[in-house]
Amino acid sequence: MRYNFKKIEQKWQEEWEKAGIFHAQDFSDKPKFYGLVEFPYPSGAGMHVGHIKAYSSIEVVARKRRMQGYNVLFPIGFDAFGLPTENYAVKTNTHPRIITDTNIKKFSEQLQKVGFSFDWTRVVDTTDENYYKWTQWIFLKMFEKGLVFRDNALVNYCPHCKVVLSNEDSQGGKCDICHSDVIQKPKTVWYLKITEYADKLLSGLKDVEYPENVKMQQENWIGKSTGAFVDFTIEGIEDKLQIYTTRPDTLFGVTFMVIAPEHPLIDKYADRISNMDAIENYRNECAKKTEFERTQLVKDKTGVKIEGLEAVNPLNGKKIPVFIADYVMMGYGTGAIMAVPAHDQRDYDFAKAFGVDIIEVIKGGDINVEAYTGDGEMINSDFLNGFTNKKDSIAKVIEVLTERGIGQAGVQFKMKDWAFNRQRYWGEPIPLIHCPSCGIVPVPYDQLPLVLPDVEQFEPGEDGESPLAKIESYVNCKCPKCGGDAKRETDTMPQWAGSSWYFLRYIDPENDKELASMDKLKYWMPVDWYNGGMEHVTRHMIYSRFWHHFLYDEGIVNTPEPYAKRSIQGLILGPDGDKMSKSKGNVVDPLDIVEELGADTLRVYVLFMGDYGAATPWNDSSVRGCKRFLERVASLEEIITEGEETKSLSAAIHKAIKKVSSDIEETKFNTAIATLMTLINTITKEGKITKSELEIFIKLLAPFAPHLSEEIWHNLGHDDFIALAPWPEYDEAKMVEDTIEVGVQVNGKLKNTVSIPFNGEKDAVLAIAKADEKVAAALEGKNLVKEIYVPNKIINFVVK
RNA sequence: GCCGGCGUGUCGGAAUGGCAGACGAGGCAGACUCAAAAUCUGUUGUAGGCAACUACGUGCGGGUUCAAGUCCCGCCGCCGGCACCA
Repeated sequence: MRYNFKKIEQKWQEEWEKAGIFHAQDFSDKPKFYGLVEFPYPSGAGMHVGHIKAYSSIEVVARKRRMQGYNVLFPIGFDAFGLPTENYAVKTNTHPRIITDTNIKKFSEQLQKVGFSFDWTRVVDTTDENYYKWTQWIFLKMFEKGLVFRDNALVNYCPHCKVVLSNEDSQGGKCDICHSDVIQKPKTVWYLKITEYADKLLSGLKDVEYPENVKMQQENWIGKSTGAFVDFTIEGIEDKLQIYTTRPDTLFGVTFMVIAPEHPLIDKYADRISNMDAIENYRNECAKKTEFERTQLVKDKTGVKIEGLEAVNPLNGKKIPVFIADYVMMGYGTGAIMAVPAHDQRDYDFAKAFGVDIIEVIKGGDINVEAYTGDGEMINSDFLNGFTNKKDSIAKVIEVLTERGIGQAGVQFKMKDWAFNRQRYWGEPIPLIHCPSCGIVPVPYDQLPLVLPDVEQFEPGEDGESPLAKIESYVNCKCPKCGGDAKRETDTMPQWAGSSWYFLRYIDPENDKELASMDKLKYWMPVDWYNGGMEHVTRHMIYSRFWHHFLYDEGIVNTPEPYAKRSIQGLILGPDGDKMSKSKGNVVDPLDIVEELGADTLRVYVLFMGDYGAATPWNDSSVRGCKRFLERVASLEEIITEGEETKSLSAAIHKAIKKVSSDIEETKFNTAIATLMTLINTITKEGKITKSELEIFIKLLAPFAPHLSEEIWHNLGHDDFIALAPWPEYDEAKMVEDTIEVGVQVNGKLKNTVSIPFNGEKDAVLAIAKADEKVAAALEGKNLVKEIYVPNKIINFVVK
């Protein structure tokens, strides 16, 4: 058969669509499989080869599952709210709705040309009001449960995009969208209390199958630490100064206290402080420092001693000075620390710079040189003296602190609450109302969706004001509670809102009564396998797990964890080995490949190019290698034989069934395809293949190159679809060959290979090996000490 | 600093402790062709040798083992995450 990929691909895409074979069946008796890929942001640039690689993994699994008799849900949708569309809208003065619709259409056509077996009847668009109605609904549920709060805080603000950013969107002090420097700006913003779910997000990781590094990243991000809260008294003041420490065992080594520049204690007792001027100066300097300065100048400890406030060590009554310094953050712990310079390097550096005492309480280091953070015998520590184990001393001191009512065990998380707002147009309106007499009042559930008003101008307001604030007809409303004049919240939700629950909507996309019916959720959830990028591990993955845990607690979904299994695809780099980018001109357009070499070739190549999880450069000639492979497959029909199967080819085929089947499950797509290539080399050498053997071969290939496989399947006389044909089973008995080649070593060095009977007896096999000329020569005149035979693997003679 | 991961030909990459380099690309040689492309065949870790063959070879140095890319100890280098987190 001549390989006319264009004709074949178009034909089968139409046939599949006509037959609707990829539509998931709710409540089917078959076992279910829910495969999920991260839905795309429909940018104007269209699809990237990265999308193809990201979707191809679950695509292969989904196709295999259908052949294995599963009822498969493999949906697709569009995460369409967000800045790029809005920026483009501003630039071209086109409504983002129009841009979004155009882009979604383009993406859909492109995806269909690659032949992905998505269920196109369940497409979800986060910007559709029937979708974001439920995003708003979940938000109101959270509001109802006290998980939404407003706080005047220092926020990450991007002066270029004019928006407040979450910590996740401003990692490294750079705006995630435009990469300019983020500044700290005071603003009253909305937060979601994700920290309330920190423990659940952490412990939930035990019940899911994520790659180790993914779990590790989430654990780091959540950043749980265990320690103790301790109350220090301040001379002459009622208020206690509470600190958090992971090393309460070093309490007797405390020689000073440090509080964050923003700590409220300062303003509260300003009248007792004699050097307020110096302190104000220092605070102003700190506020001016950028994130960059704050992290780059780590070594130089700065601070000011607070004259007029003196703390008392609650265990020994010693009076100690209190400083403000910016190496203590208001956002972590209590914003105050006890400083133990002998056993903490930062405190040590500070003590050296400010001439504070250093008291050693753990033996083992040299505190004249640096802080000692290791284990050792406790000294200078009253009831702790003589303890040698950190764990024991911590337990003891917490016991004493608790007894005396001056402290208790506690935990802290690095994870911050989620700044849940954008001062932009193209996002879900936050359904809250500011009433002068009732305060914050939620929009009643029956008034959802709160629809984004139509506007002419999409520019963000100056100073972080939302464009919605300019629309009086939107802003002015009646309070749902008292009926008086009130104003709507004008911030919109962040990009990550819509994607935090989209996988639930695929299950019941048309439901206008609930976000999805419990019966359907119970049938489909959890997602069996979710593939996506590493960049979403600490944002989208954490956020959506948080929402899902919340919905579980509310009885709206049936599982605490949304994703049973997660895999990660590595980047496709440009042919030059650099990250693909327009400016470098090294971008490969997947549609060009589909046009020139075909969708099947593209699909095979992105999975064959390397380890699925690793970043791999694109290589044009390797792509053509995949095309050559498919051309050879297309020509197999010419060597079909009516004759008997040969035992060696049959063994190769059954080994391939086993290998391809397991490789797909382990995301080892590259070796699965290599196995098929090896097999076709074997077939070509054999020069003939039976019809039933060829059927097995193309079934194994079908998930990777579905169009070509479908075409050959029909040429072989089938009227049904190979996409639904049963996946081949391997037969261990048929994998056995009469003879097998094994290496023969002498003292671990390979001398030759010999052909031995499969599973041969030790004595017989060793006799064959010894009879080999080269082996015999190597053994000649030597004293044979040991003979090792690992069946079907290796023979090793140890000689002296 | 803490936590992970990785290091194999010219390149992408294979190898449940058991023949290192599967498979693909690239190179070289040949066939076909007026020629080129495409296709097909052979060959391709390094060094020495006409050859049979020999020695060496998975970042470096040790170790365990009949046998180490794989396990252990100590380094070096690269990548990723967290980070003045108390």
